[in-house]
Amino acid sequence: MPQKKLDAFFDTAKCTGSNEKVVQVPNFEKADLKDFPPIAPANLPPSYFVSAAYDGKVGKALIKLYEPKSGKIYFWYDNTGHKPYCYTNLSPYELEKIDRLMNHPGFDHFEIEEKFDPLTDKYVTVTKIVAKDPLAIGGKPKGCIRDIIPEDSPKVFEVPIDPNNIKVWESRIKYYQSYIYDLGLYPGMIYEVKDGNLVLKHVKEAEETVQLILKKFENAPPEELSYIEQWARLLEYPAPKFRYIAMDIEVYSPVATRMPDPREAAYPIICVAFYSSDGVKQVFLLRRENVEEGSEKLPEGVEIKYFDSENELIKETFDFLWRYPFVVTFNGDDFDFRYLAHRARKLGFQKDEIPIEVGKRVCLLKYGVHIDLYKFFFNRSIQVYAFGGKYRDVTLSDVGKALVELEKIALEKAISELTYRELAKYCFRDVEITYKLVSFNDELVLKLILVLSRISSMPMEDVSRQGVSRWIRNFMHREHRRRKMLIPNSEDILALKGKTATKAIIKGKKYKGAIVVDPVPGVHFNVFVMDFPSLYPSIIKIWNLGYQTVLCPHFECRSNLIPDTPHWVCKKKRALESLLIGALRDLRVQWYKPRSKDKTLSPDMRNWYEIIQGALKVILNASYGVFGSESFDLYCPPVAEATAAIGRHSITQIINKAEELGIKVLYGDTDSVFLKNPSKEQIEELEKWAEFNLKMNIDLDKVYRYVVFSSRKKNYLGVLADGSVDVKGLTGKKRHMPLFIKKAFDKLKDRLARVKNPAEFEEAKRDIINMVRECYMRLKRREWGSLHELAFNVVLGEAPEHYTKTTPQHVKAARMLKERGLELKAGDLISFVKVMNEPHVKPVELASDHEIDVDKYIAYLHSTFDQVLDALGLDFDEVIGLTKLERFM
DNA sequence: GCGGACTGCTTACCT
DNA sequence: ACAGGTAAGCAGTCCGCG
Repeated sequence: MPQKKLDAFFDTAKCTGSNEKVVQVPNFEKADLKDFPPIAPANLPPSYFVSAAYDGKVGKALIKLYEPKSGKIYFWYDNTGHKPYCYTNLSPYELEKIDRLMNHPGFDHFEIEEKFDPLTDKYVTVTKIVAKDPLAIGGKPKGCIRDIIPEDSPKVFEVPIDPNNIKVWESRIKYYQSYIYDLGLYPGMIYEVKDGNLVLKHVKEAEETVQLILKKFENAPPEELSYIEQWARLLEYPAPKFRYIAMDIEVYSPVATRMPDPREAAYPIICVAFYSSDGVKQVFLLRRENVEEGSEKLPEGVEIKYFDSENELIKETFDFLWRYPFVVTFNGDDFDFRYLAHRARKLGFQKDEIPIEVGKRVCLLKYGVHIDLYKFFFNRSIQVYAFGGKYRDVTLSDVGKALVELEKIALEKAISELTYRELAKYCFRDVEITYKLVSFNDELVLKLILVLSRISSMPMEDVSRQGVSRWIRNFMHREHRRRKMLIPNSEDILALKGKTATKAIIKGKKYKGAIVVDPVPGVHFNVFVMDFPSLYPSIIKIWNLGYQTVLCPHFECRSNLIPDTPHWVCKKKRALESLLIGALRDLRVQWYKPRSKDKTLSPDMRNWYEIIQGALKVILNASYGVFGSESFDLYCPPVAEATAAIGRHSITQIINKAEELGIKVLYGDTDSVFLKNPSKEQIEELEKWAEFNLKMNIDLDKVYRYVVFSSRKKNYLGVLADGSVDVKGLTGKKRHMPLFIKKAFDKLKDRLARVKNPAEFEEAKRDIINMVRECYMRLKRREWGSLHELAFNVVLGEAPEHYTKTTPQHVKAARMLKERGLELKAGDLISFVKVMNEPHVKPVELASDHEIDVDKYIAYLHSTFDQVLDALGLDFDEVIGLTKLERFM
């Protein structure tokens, strides 16, 4: 949906990107607790479903609606009498004998229900145990209904029942999720309240686009089409203009290197900064003794307010948190919000004066939605697939630098020693980065979260904090409920479908994965890379893979074997995974990807489509892996194994066919093949063959002017037509390598980029020889500028004391730092250099030039360059001018 | 007591 | 808390060596 149309629909502020700000007069009225909760009026204009919760005080599900015109949140409480429940295969007659159940204060009543059991492919009659509140089903570890049933039933019946046959289903689903599924609600979508009822808003333009999409897919079977329609509607509906505020706090600490513990909240909050989408740029400072004003200049428009009392400072901070529909922090769950809440309690605030709901791992807001960017950017799938690995460390500074070109202010003093203005400037910069991480690229982050919320049927808070396996689980759950299917227990899937049958190449892995073809070493010109777009999701769709269909119970299907495995797949019924993931894949490949690149569309519209296709990419990339992950609720190893096996089958077939057509295959990995100088006809032939025989498309991904292969897999350098260079897996680009070597490697890369044809290679080779020599001589002459140029940068996988099997070098360095009182934990980056004396490593900070072990660095230079030099027919030792004899010595 | 062959551990990368 | 496959370097172990 184009932004223009969105604005017309909502008549909201113009939304053209982060540079053009719509400045409104901030609304500084004090939050009034009497207005809480903000119950939706009987008729509420179009609003976005942004969050859901269970309100224990009222005993009802609660939906938070964001009304973009007023920029306010409204609460809508359930008016259907929906209650929490779980299922069991025991009859009410049997259940009535369980005293602890019947006497449970939360027990309400039984209902009999027909459900479809996907594991047995049969309809079953189950008892729905309805409770008065969600805690009764699965609250405390002891004494809740889901535990009472398996614990007590064997004791209760005269005829003993096999405890393995006592089943409880769906008792671990969060109540508000259950509510969302049962009422057919779609988080992230637009609703109105009409006469007190929650009604989905119909947006004409979006519906028209949905029809357009359906037309594009008119040849798909009806079953697939209905899923395409469902997804398309969720994805085409517009996004609002968000009203949000970013917040950051600083706390006094007597020990400079130590972060104050948010649970103790022992020290005063000395600074709080805000930055909002409607023009607030505010810093609160606490007056303290012996602190100087300072003369630092703050960015324009920043207002500073001093407080003599911490209580007042916190109260005004809370005023913001009671008023904004979206509050953004960086690590607010574990620090800012937790500290604020505990500190406020300590200073005498009443619970209902505090706008924060403190949980075990999260801190939510009573009024609006708290987005903790740290959690969101930490998500590996988001990091890798949504942001293309642009940031590496999940710190405010690194993410800020990579995405919005803003870094934290480096401090030379401890926080507690800063002047007021230094502190204000520092804190404001943090909040500015936090704000911009949300505002950049037309509020991409919030829109991405909104889209993911729609796909997964999860509140925005949850979707921004949880991993991709939860997102996939939840849309699967939604579909089970919609189709009145029993959601199977993980252990039942595993027991029935069993483990895997293939042997992994890597020790300790569960099954065999993808194929990597040995590359043909050397330099190859005019290389075509062809691949299967979204290979694994395609396989899941085409081969009808899912936990129900792989190793299904039907005898007739047993002949429908999956290549290279003993598994078979169902011929009678479509798997949910196949339909849901298949539809998402088709939409991404055939609609969203092309649309995001379509120059005839407005930039706003392309941007929106880019966000959607990015969200789909994240989900699709994980959609196969989750089935092989024990933490996934529908864990089913044979499904993952079958997917990988068919992948191997597909690439092998393509390679065979290519060779049959007389095309030289240079390399291949998982879903791609590198073809040497193929003709147009050969390519067309191959495409047609794949389409007809594998029922899969194979696409031309890119054409390299030339590629350099060594004999190593997952290692190559390719130069594209425009002179840009792809470097894959080569040591010279790995992040732990010293800058000195990386720079040398980059020069090599730049030189190679300029080579256009085989003739130009000779000249390039001479230049490369000189480059390598020069680099070698600089090391020999010990000319490297700063020691940091020589530092290896390796991440600690665990806390330094946690390594028991071996002590890798970076751990040795880390321990040396630890002895000097530095706190180090998993995830920290250790910078160390190689030195002459035992133990041959030293943290950069502790090392000096003269102790550097130059030969070690030359060895690294050697191995780094070898990966490319081999292929060029050059030899490192000869290049640096060593004779064969010298080398021997 | 020492060096070489070997395995295992660890990190970073590819798809 | 998505998967498996590959490269590289180092730590640690075992064995032979009269």
